[in-house]
Amino acid sequence: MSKREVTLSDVAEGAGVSLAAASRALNGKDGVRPEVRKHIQQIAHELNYRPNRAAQYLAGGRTRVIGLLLKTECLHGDVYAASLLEGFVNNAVDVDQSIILIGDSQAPNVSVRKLVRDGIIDGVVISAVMAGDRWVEELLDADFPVVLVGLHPKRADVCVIDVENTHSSAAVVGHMLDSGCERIAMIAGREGRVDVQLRLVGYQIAHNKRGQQAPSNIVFQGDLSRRSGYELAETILAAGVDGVFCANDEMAVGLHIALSERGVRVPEDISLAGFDRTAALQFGAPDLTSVTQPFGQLARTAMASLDAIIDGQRPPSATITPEIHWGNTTAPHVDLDLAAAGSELESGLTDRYLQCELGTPHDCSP
Amino acid sequence: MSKREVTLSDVAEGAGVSLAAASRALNGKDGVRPEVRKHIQQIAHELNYRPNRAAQYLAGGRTRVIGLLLKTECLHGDVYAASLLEGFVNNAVDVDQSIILIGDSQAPNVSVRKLVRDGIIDGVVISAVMAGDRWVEELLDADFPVVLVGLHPKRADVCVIDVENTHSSAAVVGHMLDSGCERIAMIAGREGRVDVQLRLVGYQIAHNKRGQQAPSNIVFQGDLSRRSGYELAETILAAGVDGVFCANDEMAVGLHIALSERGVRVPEDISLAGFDRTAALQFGAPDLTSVTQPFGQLARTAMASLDAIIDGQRPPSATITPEIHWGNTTAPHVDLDLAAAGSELESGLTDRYLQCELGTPHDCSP
DNA sequence: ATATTCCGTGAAAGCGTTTCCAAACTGGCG
DNA sequence: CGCCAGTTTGGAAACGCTTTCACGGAATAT
Repeated sequence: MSKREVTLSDVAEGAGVSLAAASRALNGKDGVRPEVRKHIQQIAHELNYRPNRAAQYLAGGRTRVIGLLLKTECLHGDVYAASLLEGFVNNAVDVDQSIILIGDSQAPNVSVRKLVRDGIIDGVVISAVMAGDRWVEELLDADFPVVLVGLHPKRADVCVIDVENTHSSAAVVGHMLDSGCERIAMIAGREGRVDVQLRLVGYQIAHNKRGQQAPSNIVFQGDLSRRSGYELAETILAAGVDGVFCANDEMAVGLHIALSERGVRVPEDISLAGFDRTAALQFGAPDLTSVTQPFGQLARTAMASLDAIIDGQRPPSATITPEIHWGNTTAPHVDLDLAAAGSELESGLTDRYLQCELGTPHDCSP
Repeated sequence: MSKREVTLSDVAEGAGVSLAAASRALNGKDGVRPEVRKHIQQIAHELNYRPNRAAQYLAGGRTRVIGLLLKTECLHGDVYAASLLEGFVNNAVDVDQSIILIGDSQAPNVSVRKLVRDGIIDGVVISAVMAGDRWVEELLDADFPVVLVGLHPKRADVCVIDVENTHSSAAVVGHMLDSGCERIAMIAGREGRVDVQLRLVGYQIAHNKRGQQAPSNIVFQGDLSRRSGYELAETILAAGVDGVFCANDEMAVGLHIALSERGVRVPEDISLAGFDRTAALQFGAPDLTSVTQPFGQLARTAMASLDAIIDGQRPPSATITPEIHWGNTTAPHVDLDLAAAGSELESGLTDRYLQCELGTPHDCSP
């Protein structure tokens, strides 16, 4: 930070070795005696040497900067996006990464390409809030390192990091059923978001596991926004349900607002559950029963996978098993073992649902 | 994005000129005939050439990446931080900048230095949510380009971009007084945040301009969080006030929640106003009367100033005059001309207040 | 003893730019 | 027609790093 940065040759000179040796020593490459390496590291430390990323990159390395692509409009209001972002920023330091935020705003698509062309980022993480997967296609076609968080693409060769949607949703809905709900509505998410659609599959599985036909006429289509939950209140109340499972917390909160405006009590009159556990982050929001998105873990896993991809490997997609937070918006619960609940389900059943979840939710009869 | 990037020598070769000429032509330096320049640009465009930022930087230029420093915990829940961030991300593309997000989380202070040492960022924007100004000091001492948004440092040689706090607050409070409020409380922000303290000065000025002594016993200390607004409700109601001006929207929303839980109506029983206009971004929040933070403009100005600083100039601090949104939480208003209102105030008066606002709010009697 | 490996080492070639400098032009003027 | 000032031009060095490659010396094998 002083006038003149400490450079590698300063270190080399200080240690009385050549540039090459210094580079090798500091990068853990072999071809340098342990004692010499030790000495070089010592000098580097004394001099407070930091490699220049730009130079490293230019010499064929990486910048250790990755892009995080999300809809800018999601940054405020959408607590999910902000929390995900927080997960990345919080964990980036540990893995020595820097995060460049890329919005989709003004110049749709142009900024990613620009950054990629600029050569400043090594790879990009695409968040599920980026509904369209044009970016995915383009970046993958260009063979650029990409990891998806939540967003399930049409192509199979992409690394996707996501929370387990199906079984955890089934566990929540199952609990609602077990504790007395007889008619549970669902506010599903946007079509086209496979991850969110899986939560509907979970809703259906929970019913089926209990020998019930999952109702399809009380599955409503939201758009994941708080407003859409709010606006569905009338319809849902008219349907005479005693429980609602929302595909995310935002909609659940919106619905909760609408319900209290109408004097409907939660959970006495109606049970309410959500997904993401983002409501918990907002003071004044209800203590929702909700599947907890482990944002930190998601971010760490995504960065690790992206790191591997940049290294030329092909890490597998990962599914992270979430905790379920049992809030005060559903009837008191008996503790469920989520893992056990999951293993009970024949995977064949899940697959059958997975096939249909790409159609409209309402067609999903088993 | 293809296997091999288009490089400057490709362009030079394609245009039949030397590297030097190509570089000059593309960078608008003179020393190249207009027609040749035109031709080179043409070729560059055809080849879809993008300069490599890392190389540009290494050759003595810039990366056009700047850091945005904020408390990571502020990202969720604190709509102000998210909106500011959004302002930057939205406008970065236009000025060909990239934004690296720097949290203060794990390694306080280490990540900024790291980035700076890495040579990957040209400068940093420090947001007001970074309460401590240790970063400012360190970065400035190291002669690193820094711009502050909202955060007023102790040293005078720093470029600060902020919204006009004092007079706009005075306008809001003045309107409340003019429309019948006789006893207006204020929830002030954290001590140490000069920008927020100026809103208290505005509160006082509004009273003084009307020949009243600004009450000091109903100025309460919040911490800018929604919770702190919520928790002050009891105290404020006990004080028998008919209006409350909050130093930010978060506290106003918290207070609003508490008030409605107690059946106190806004604005019938009590007038309520805030600052930032971030509540407007959240569905279900009250339509607060609030001074609007022009996040986009703030971001653009900050980036422009930082750009100048990186170029070695010394741009002045800037104060942006905000609009005031008259919501439904205060009594109907007569339109005020904010500019006129501001110019009415003798600057001597402001100065007098400015001197004391660095002490505790309660000492500020005129 | 010499011949063969092996390993540690440093010189040097890049990576894609910018920029300095000298060379090669152009034109205008004597 | 020749000379100088002024403008265009391209060669080459520099930025900080990684990496290849050839060299030398030590250790092993013959």
